[in-house]
Amino acid sequence: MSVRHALLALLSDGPKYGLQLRQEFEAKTGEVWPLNVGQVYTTLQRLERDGLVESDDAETDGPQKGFRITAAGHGELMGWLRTPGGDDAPPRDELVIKVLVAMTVPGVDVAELLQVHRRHLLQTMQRYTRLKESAAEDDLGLALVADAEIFRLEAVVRWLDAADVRLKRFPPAPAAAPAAPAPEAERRAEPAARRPRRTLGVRS
Amino acid sequence: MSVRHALLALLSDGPKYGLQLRQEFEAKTGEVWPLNVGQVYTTLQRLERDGLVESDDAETDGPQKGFRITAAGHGELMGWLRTPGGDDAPPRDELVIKVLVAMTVPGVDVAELLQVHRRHLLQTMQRYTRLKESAAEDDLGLALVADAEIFRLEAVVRWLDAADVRLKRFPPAPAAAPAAPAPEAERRAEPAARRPRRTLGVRS
DNA sequence: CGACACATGTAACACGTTACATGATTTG
DNA sequence: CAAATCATGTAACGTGTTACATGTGTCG
Repeated sequence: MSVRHALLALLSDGPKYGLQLRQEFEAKTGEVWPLNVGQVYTTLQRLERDGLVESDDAETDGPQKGFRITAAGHGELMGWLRTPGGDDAPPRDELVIKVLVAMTVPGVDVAELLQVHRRHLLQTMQRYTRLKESAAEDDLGLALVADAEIFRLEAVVRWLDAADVRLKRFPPAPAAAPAAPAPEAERRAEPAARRPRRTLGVRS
Repeated sequence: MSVRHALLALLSDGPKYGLQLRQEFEAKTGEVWPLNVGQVYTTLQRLERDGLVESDDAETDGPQKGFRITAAGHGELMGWLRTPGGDDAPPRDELVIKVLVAMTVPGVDVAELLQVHRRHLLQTMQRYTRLKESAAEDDLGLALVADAEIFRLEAVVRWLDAADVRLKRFPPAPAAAPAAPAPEAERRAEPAARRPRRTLGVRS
């Protein structure tokens, strides 16, 4: 739900048309978080449908279609800016999921997986660091976005290291035991195959 | 693309059915990253269509529909685990977007916005810290997921503080100048209204 | 004119969420 | 039997991406 409100915010500065909105959005986040044009138009359609913006059929003489924010749109925007949202169900982090499930996949060296991804994260951080350094001194937006990505990646690296420590202290059930027929695997497959109509356990 | 591969990983351990997959996924990430059931079924349909899993019509006597990973599925899974993906276009952070656009919205006290959100982030971090402390000593998954969220939120707080410093050093164009007619605003509105058919600038 | 960039729009798809519908099985 | 739970599935919608189609304006 961030593009929707970002467009409202850009429109609160005066009427704009589609491509102009993308251009101004990317002027702030550009090389880091590009915005595809199609989404701008579909989002504008939904905004207009919801009465948060209006299309200025006049006011432009070219093929452009200007949009103006409405009072309702302004209210919605202010509410969004004021409200710290998104507590419940934060976005799933793909790398965390990967490590979690990798622990139970036979034949995967989790420690190596951690190191491979760690190296890659450091490389990406360097990319953003260079980007930030090469940016103009007065480009507030780019510096902020680059910082956001750098801080985020830094946190992921720290998480990887913490996970590494945890995994060394609690070595998860050794996945592949080539000679012995791994009793874990059998026990895991059982509930579905052997007792299919028993309950799975109460949820929440 | 994380649920898709997570299901593959869970299936690499033996045949499973829909609800069981959700249950095992949530056993690792549960209270932090819940997984809705509908998505499990639709994802399984896509996986089967793509030949990464097969449905065991036999092997269960109840209403359950077992799924088994295929060789192609195993290959896909291993590739996913090995490859550090997701460089280009990292997920947009809603709070960062909010701060970026808030800087140009008239009548918004950005410093206050930062503080309100900072307080809220700290509260959420405390929630996860308590969750982690209350977790069983042996629950690796929950500890890892809680850490992931805590580290991420910590990074966001640090970013907020850095943004605060930056904004104090470079006070962005004072949005609302009631008396003077703010030349910036006019210049911004111009390209659309006054020179509609000129180019917007070359992209990449 | 023809090539090119601007500008809008749509189609198709993946992913995610909420909600509802439908059986089957267990249990009071 | 009736209610509750397990289990599967579908519908509708929002969001995001890629790709294509269609005009329109400028410029060599």
